[in-house]
Amino acid sequence: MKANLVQNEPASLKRWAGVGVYKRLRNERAGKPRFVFHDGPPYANGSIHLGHLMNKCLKDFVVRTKSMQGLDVPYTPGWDCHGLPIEHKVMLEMQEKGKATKLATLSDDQRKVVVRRECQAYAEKYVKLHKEQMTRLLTLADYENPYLTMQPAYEGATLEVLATLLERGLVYRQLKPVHWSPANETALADAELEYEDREDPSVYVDFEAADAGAVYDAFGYTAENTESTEEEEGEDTAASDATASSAFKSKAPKPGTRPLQRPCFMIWTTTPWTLCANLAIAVNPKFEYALVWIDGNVTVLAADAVARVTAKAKSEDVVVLARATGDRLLGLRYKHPFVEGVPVFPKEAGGDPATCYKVVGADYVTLEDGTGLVHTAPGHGAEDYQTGLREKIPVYCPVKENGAYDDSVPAWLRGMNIWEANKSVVKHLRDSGHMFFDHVFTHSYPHDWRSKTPVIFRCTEQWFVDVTRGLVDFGDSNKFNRAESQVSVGGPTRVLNAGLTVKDFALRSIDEVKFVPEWGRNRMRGMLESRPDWCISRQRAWGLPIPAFFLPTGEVVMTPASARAVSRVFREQGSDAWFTKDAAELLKHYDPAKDEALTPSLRLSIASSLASLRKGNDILDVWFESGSSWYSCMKERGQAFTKADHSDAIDLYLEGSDQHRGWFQLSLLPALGVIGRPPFKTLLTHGFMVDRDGKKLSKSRPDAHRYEVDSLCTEFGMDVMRWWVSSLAYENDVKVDVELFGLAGESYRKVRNTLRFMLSNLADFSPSCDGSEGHCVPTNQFPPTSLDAWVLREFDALRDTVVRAYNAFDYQTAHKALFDFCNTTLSAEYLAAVKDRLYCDKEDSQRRRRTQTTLWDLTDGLCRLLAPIMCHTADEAFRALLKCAPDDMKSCVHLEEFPSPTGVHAHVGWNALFEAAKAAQIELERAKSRGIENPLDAGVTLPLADALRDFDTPDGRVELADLLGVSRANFDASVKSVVIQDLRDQPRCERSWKRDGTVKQRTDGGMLTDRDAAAVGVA
RNA sequence: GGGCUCGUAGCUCAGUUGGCUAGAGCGCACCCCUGAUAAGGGUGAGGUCAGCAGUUCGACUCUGCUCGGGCCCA
Repeated sequence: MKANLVQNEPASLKRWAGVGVYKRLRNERAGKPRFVFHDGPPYANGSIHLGHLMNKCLKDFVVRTKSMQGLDVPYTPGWDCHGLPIEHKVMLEMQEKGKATKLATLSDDQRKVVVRRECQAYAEKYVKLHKEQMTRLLTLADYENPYLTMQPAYEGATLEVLATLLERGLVYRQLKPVHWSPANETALADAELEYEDREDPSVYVDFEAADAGAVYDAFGYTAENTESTEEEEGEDTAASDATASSAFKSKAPKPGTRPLQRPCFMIWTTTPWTLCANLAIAVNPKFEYALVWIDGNVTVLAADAVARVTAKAKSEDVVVLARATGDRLLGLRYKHPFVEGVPVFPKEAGGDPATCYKVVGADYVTLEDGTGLVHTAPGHGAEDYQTGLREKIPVYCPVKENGAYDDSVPAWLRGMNIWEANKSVVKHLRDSGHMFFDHVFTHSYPHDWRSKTPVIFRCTEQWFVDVTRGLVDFGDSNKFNRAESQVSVGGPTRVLNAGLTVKDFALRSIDEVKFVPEWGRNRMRGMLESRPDWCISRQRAWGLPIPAFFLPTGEVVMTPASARAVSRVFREQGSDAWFTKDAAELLKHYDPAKDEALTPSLRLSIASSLASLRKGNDILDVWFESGSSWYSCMKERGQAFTKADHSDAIDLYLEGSDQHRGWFQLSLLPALGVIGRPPFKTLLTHGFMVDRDGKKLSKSRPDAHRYEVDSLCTEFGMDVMRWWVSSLAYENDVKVDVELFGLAGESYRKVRNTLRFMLSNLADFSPSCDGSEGHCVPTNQFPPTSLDAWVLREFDALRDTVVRAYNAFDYQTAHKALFDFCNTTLSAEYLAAVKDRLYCDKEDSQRRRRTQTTLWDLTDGLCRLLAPIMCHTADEAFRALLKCAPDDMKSCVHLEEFPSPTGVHAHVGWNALFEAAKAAQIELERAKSRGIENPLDAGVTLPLADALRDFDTPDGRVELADLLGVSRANFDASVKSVVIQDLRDQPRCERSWKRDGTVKQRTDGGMLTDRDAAAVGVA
């Protein structure tokens, strides 16, 4: 057994490939209870990094530990292949290669097909690279048969999930503001956003009231108290100021006097470009608002915002004239600062144009920022949109896909890019006197994670999964486990048909899921509570098309049956068919005449001409694809999800804690919609890698190359890295540093050296218990007071600890127990004690063979317990133990199971003996100052406690002497504490170096103890 | 700004329902061994338990705030 992991690990890999470990395990475990673990698909790009390494090693620990408990543990690795990151990269590459211009000459479908071919090749390349790298991590998985989200069968299955959700009425299409990337011209998922600081204009804008009188009425003025024109010069107010002996003369009208000015509503925004889509101002009905005189203007502001806003603008003459609660302001109308009349809204905007430009109520209005009056553009904000729906305000979005205005805006803005428009709008507002105050404002703002450009809220027609509104209903013609769904959802404790939204359902269902660590439950609950409907459509080429068709009239057709029909085509031909086939071919398995989801008129018009249908341009959010993997991968491969008690759900998902919002949640939602239950039983999360200062790992760190998988394998060996991963408190952040790998290497070597020492002492030993063939001493013949019985009892305890820790996914505890056992129990205690008998007892003596039997059991057991973690080293040691020839393909520790307890009985006095030995050790240390530096120069006498009486035999005294490393030991009831004898004047055995009192000159002239003389056969 | 989470010796971590002088391993220092030797054994020195305040007879443990990280959001 050699140390060189760098050379030998690849040899192990080759051997395992030859053995076909994964396949053989499947065969041998067939029919055993299953443990089903489902791999979350990493994205198929880049090289795998430390984050992958920890994730994949932890997963491998699960697979191997469960497998070594005799369970059947199938494990299918997967990759997430579609999506913007690959498409983005491919587009850049095509541009660099000058293919972009050629692309532009193609039709839309042709262009997408070309791009998709490139994307597929790209994804395949990285899947292959990842497979190789993950294999190099020594992980055990069905790498020959992985799941890829771009496989035709996977694509078809994913559309079946969509079809079932359609059946449940949980999918809808609607104009709605979504995060939109103008740079990539697509809607973005929450997960595709990054928040970065950005500078924007912060503007306080005055919107003139349409009816001044109504505003003054709202603030309690009466018409009689209107300020007279003469008074405007301020004679009265000047007088009152004088009486107040103020140096400053406010020009504000005196209290109760109604000013002549037309009042304004002051709003605040950091997106001036959205002002042309402003259709309402929102106030909080509960807040107090003030009518304020500010340097000659009369403005409405939240009372609590007056000081802050006017101080910021350095206003001089600020007087609160009157106050009113927000509900008094509702319905007041205003004039848009630069849009004349009402814009011409497109049909799909809906709403009633007559509702525009008035003050509405909204409880999300706060006083932390701004003026307490919120600029509301239903086409450009989530909350604005909700308010708009309630108030029947049109959903108006004058911004095109590319971030430029359309023609519905004032002429001076038409065609302008919105970021440019920010400046123009600010200038326009200043010039027209509507700008109260503006400044540059730095805030955290969402950016497109690929292009790193800012995103906007933009209203577009998108597909949604209904999480928050429609009720889950399993009473319909569900094609998938219909009966079982009803069983599982209709029971007395789980009333799912009684008006639960998917979100409510999700919140309830996570109570049935086990979370490791437990706080994951709260975290996920919090995330679910704030979850909006799920926008599942994207406007790109590289993805799974949403099988929607449009009639020439603009009506959309996507029914459960039509989606299933397309699904069949995708299963047969892959989703490229969407771009290469026409509607009639894609719907060849579809009979609209029999589709009850269609209205009778639609049934007729579609049946008459399938060819007139236009294919939709949307693809699915990649999260929908990976979130369907419980079905598209696991159901496809035999996971049933049919038992009412959920015992056939997937046992475990294990990912980083970011997946509470990502894959875990987005797997839960479709599964609840389709099968009415979570797809998983346990969710286990790990933390993230941070640097030695606890900061986020930077990809640009100067020593980044040392953290690449290849160089880690070369520098440390994978078994060391795996040993390191097993040592981590992975549920929290994990500090990473090359130095730490070095330390893991040190402790790895300790374990390896222990195994190596034991193996080297088994060279002349055959394990068979058949007296003629092998040398085993049956363990039931072990004296309870022997070191061998003691160490096997310790090993049984270790086995329990380790297996229990493995079952709890607590690899750190297993790691620590294994290390402590090798380092302390074996290396410092047992092995140090039995060295003498291994070296000096007669080769075939009962005592030596008994110890070798023990060594064999220990080595075998340790190899098995270590196998899930250091899978190369354990297998190498295991094969060395069995004295396997290099070409032996049969023996492999990874086909074995954990050891059974040895059940050896050890004397109850061992603990007391160790206590006594500890005291002796201290005395021996003290004796060094008296010149007894080598323990073999010492003898020890221990007080004879009752618990130790059974050890007071010739054999027992030798066990004690060997444990202490001294030449002789004995017990004496008459001494109170440890006594050390100086034996330096006694003869020393030249073979065993012991001064045990039997040393004398033998017939061959050598100085030997009785034992050694017998061993070499002299008298 | 919000939700969840972490902060114990130089390093990695334990510390059970609040209760003896806060533990382990590594590393370090010193010593032994030289038949596990690019090994092995022994001994020892290291901590205002992030900070502040509170509850309590008693707080590393409970509560609040502050500081510094992480993930996910806004």
